[in-house]
Amino acid sequence: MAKLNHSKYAILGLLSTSCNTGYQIKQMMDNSLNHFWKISYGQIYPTLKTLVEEGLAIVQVIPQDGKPDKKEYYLTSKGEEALRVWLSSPLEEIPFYKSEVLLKLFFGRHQDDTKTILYLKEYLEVLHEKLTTYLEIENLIRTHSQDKADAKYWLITLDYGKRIASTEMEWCKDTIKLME
Amino acid sequence: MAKLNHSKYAILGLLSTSCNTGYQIKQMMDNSLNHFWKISYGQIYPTLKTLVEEGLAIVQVIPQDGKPDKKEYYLTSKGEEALRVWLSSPLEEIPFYKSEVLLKLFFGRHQDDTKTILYLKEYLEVLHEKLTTYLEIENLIRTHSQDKADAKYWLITLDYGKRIASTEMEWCKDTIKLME
DNA sequence: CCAACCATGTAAGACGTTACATGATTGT
DNA sequence: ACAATCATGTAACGTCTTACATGGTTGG
Repeated sequence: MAKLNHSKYAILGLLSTSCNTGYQIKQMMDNSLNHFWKISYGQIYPTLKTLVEEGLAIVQVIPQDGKPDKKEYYLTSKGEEALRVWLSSPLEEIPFYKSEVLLKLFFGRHQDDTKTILYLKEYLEVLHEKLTTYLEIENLIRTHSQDKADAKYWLITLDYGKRIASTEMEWCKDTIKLME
Repeated sequence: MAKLNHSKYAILGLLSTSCNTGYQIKQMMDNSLNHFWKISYGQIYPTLKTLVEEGLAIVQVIPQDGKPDKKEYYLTSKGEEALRVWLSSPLEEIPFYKSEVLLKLFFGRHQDDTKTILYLKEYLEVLHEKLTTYLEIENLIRTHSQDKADAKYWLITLDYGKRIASTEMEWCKDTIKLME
């Protein structure tokens, strides 16, 4: 089987929510999928084009003045089918976590612990902001999309993000204590 | 400042441990850095070459029969300095987690929960094996490298891996319960 | 007045994997 | 016999980011 391009399916999936333009897809990615998937405009726009070429989506051009024409994309039934096939296909990639923080820590003996502690504290702040953002998004979903069929699944991925961020914060604090 | 290539520094760093061949670097990556960094041979061998060209390492060719010549690489003082500079330079990349599992879960409403539960269970097993591997490595370090200056830092990154894997397992179990 | 938001898109290049090529030795 | 381990390397390809190009509207 040809290699699956998961980002293509991420975009296909977002078209099934109320995201219908490249811009909206990017927004959603940055706000709600950011803790487990990322995509740049450089990938989104070309992918939307191929999605149409493959008959998985259709475009509707909406003229605007002052701004570039808005292009709204909608899944075709073939597109919906492709999404379901991808969803039910077996997991291929083991989730992967990539961390410059841990990489630098691993080689920590070449550096003063005081410096290492500094970037652990920096990271701790980043984590704190992350967690705050998750809680805000959670509130948004609970108040505005409670009824949506998607909400249940979105809250589950958020729950994941919250738990991981909390665990990371504890590890940071304990590691800082250990090194001081 | 030119963009930093962290994988280059990962290799540079590993040369400062007792990993001196491309093969050993790959082993170490797969065993001990696997939960926060990954590199393939296709990157390792060319990078080792450029490291020598840049004067950050030297090679020593050791003829072997039956096998290709073994090439042992050693950091130069310029290489050690480069490693320290990189270590003390500010964090650039926010750690990133990429997960096909969560991506598929996010679009869960297009699929039967029974199928979703199946891949959560599959993932739970993967996590269990991961955790077991971490515990084995921890024992190895505690028994064989306790005295090494590196051990302290290695155990800290391992601790991170263990905590995250445990948290993920709990999330998996709770999510399965929730969906059943 | 300036920043942020809206809105699309491309080209160049960085980063990383996979498949291929080669082949002896050691353990089961 | 067969798989795994040791050991190096390249070419093709896939994936993804960055920088650039364009420019009006809205809110502080």
